[in-house]
Amino acid sequence: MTNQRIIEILRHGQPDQTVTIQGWVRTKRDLKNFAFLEVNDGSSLANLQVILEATLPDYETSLKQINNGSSVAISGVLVPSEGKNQRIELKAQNLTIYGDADPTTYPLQKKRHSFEFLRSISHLRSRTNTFGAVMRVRNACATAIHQFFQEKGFLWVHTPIITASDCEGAGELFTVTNFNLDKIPKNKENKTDYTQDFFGKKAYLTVSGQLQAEVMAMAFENVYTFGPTFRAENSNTSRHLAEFWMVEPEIAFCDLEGDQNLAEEFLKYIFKYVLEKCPEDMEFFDQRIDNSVLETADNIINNEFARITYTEAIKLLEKTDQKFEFPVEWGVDLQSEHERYLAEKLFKKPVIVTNYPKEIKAFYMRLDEGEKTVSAMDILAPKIGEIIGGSQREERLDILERRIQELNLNVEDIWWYLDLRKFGTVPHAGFGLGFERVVQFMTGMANIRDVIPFPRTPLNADF
RNA sequence: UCCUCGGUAGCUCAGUGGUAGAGCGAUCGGCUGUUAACCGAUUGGUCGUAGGUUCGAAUCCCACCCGGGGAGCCA
Repeated sequence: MTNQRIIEILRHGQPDQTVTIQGWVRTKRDLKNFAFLEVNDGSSLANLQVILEATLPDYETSLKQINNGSSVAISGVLVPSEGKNQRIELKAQNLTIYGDADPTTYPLQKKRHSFEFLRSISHLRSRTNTFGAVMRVRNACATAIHQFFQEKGFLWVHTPIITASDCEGAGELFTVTNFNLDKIPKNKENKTDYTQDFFGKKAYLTVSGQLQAEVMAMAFENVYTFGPTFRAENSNTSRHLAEFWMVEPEIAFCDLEGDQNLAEEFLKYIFKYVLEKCPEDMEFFDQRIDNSVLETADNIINNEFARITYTEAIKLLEKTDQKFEFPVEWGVDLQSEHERYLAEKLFKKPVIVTNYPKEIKAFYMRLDEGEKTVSAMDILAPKIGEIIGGSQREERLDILERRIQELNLNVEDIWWYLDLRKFGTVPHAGFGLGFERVVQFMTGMANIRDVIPFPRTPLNADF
């Protein structure tokens, strides 16, 4: 007897094979002399249909216990299906019920549920078709990311989750402390005395591993991080989480063009990989969630991304008849509506916008000739907006110091970052990719909270 | 945080001043190699919370809580 995953049985199972499956009952259709079950074990979108005949021992009582949500082990023989919708099915010989699920209280019904409702039962929603598909695609996506970088000889580096520098430059930080918050130590000025805190100074959850990734790139040439990131912004949108996963490659001896090339190759690679590994799930998204999913994937894989400079983007936006709520003018940051116009209407594919005005970008981005712009790049995807943000980094110590001064940043915490420019500095570049945004983009899921198992957003940290 | 829409049965929603409705689900029965099974019956409610107006409030007013969409911030 072999204990198999349902996906293997559906793909390769042959008649007369004896198998045992374990999983959760998705639906039961009971007839007079026998019953159909559909069992799912998370390995695939499709369920395995099981035939329970009335001749089974304890048929009546067992059947009563088996409902949507029950957990079972079933062994039996595979037979060709007499029905239309499946190639093969399992004729049960032995049935174990691990746990029943009271149909009067089990929240998942045999019908379509709204994503809002499913969010309120995050501990059960993975048992639905959509979330099963999302989590399998998410997994394939993560695997593809590692595989891509590993094939290219990138070192996966683990950057800290706790950081003491607040000038990483990306939004609000969560404070990390082990103070008794009802009795916070005060100094002579009656302010919080952080010297008594765990790290002897203010500490935060990281908003980016980039600065540390740069450190590692200055020893290993090509590295990447892939880990959780935290932003304490009070953001309530379909594309923001307080806790999300980010991928940040950092490449030594690389300029902005190399950075763009890598990012584009990277996105193409993971789309291709996921299509290959999760064809049924992707088909499901295309049919049930967003009917442009497969077209989009095809578009990504087979077309070159558009590449324009910020200055060109502004010209294009000024030229169009499209009305914008926010006026366009060289120097302003691109608004969501502008990004969407470029990616969705004008190019209908990802657009890489480069060389933004230095005033609207971070201090570490390399200053271009003429000192008006920096070597930044954003990849704008249809529907999602900014999916990747990157830049060539400023490797020249004097200019970096000048930029830090101009922006009035506190250098004390990142003296080590400046040291990299003192000792064997090299041109280098990198980018950050919001992992959930990629999964969103790939699956067509409208809300980012539905592509992570346990979303953290303002006022929401249950489960 | 701002703008906007919403919160009524387990779920999805209708109900705009006069005793609370439907579909689905669930329960019971029937029937059929079924597959979002089908047919019949039954079951179902502190109308988000707390005030107020009114003879009377799901409905009108105020405050608050929560959710969706959009914006900002960003990945």
